[in-house]
Parts: sequence; structure tokens; C-alpha cells
Amino acid sequence: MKRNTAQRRAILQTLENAAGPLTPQDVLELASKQQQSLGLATVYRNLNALEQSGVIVSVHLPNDGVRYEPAGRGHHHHFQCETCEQVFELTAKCPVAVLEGVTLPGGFKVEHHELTLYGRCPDCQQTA
Amino acid sequence: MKRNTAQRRAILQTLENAAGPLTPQDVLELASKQQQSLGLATVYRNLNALEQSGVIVSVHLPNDGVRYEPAGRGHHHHFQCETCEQVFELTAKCPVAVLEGVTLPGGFKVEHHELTLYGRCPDCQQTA
DNA sequence: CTCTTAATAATAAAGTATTCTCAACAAGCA
DNA sequence: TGCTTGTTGAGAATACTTTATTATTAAGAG
Repeated sequence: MKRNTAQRRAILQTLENAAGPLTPQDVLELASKQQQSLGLATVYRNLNALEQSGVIVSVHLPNDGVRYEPAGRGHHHHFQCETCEQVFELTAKCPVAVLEGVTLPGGFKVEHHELTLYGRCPDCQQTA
Repeated sequence: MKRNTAQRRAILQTLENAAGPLTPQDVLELASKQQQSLGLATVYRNLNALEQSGVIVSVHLPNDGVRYEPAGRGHHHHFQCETCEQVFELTAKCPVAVLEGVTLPGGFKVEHHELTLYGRCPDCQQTA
């Protein structure tokens, strides 16, 4: 991370402009549009480097590979379209916040949580 | 699924006695105790067959492989211990039910959801 | 502008998780 | 009990994701 390459700029801009977290493959395909000749290994190398330096964070959803999004966007959850499989960042109020720090029956102490909503995105509702 | 083998009985009983969904590896290790000489391929074969016939269901959690649990336990969520990584089935009331069928700002229509809580299980709270 | 060397592209290699192969075994009907 | 054939165990094979290799390119300091 000592040099500011066109490839890294393309990768980071792609993540910043996305509607939600992207897989390495997504990043490769989208960033290739603004940066000819981008290799998959370069995408992986930069995603790892950007995550280590705290610029981006990894996002894990059920039944899906790793995705990345820019860091510093605060607590939020994601919506995955069951038709196109795209993932979107949600801004709606978190309905699970009430459970933070609570100890559930059985003695399970909740420290954080992951919530993923599934359904149809606006685009795919029209087609269906 | 035409014969009732000792291996299949051991696998199913293991799932029924577990505190939460198990990975194929978990099943192999636990079921081996009551059924000597159990192969990983057999575990996979039976998990797939049992799922197809509707006896068990697959469970996908973020950043974790597939797990299985007996079918017919109704809507519930899971708690994963961040120390021992075990997953437990929760019986507490679902705080996300309010969102079912709702269309969120942005036009995202919610059809179902996955919630995973993270923290320490009772056993691991003592050790920490 | 030149030079040093970090970063890259392309592809080989390494992990992981799951499925396939096939000879041997055994469930359960006759 | 004997026989048919579904099932199994062990390891090879597959599929897929991520990382390593290496010659080449280019960022950015001087």
C-alpha cells in the first residue's frame, strides 16, 4: 500500500459507488469498465490490503461468499434479492437493537448480531 | 432412502439430540461415537437424502459452512458463541417479525429473513 | 527524466468443501 | 436362511475460491 495505482483507485471507487457490498468477482467485472486489464489476483490483493488498513470491511452473508464495502458507514443491515442475488445496503432502523447486551433465556449473552432480509428488489418486482 | 441403516439412524439421532444445527464434520464426529466406522461420504449422502425427503433442513449462517437441523421446529433463530463457535437454537420471540411482508423505503419487499446473534454461550462465559 | 522497486497480469498452485467410484457389506423380502 | 440390490467406507476426483509465482510495468522520489 505504498503506491496509489490506477487499479486500486478503480477498485475503491467501485465499492464506494455500489448500492451494497460486492464480491471479488463483482469488483473485477465492475472495476474493469473503468480500468482495462485488471486481474483477479490484483482485486484480491487490494481487497485484503484495503481491509487491513481499515478502509473497507468484509461482509459475510448466509450462503454467500465474502463481500466488501467501504468502512465507516455505521450499523446497518443488508437486503438480498432472491431473483438477481444482488445485495443492497439498508438504511432503515435496526429492529434488533433491543437485544444488544441482553442475556437471553438459557444464559446466552448477546454482543452483536447479523440480520439479512430477503425478497425482491425494485427492479426484479417489475419483471416478476 | 429405501433401507433403514444404522448409519442413518445414528446421523438423525445426533441431529435430534444436538442443541443447534450441526456441520457435516460435527455430525461425523458425534455420530461416530454411537456408530463405529462412519465415513464422511456417508454423512454427506444421508444429509442430502434426509433433506430431500424433508426430514431435516439446511441452515446457513454468515461466515460458516452449511449446517443441518431436524425439520418442523418452526420459525426460530440461532446464537453462535464467539469462543467455541458452537451454534444454538434460540426459542426467544423473533424481533424481526414486524418486517415480514413490509416494503421498506427504497422499494425492497421483505419476504423472509435470517437473524444470527453472537456472544458467549453459558459455558464460555465462565471460562472468560 | 531516471531509477528503484512496489505493484501488476496471467497463470500455476494450493486450499476447502463436496461428490464420485467401486468393491465389499448388509437390510429386509421371499 | 438366501438372495437381491441399496448402502457403505476409503480415497480419488471435482468444483470453486483464494493465494503464490514470476516476468513485466509503472509510481513517485530524487
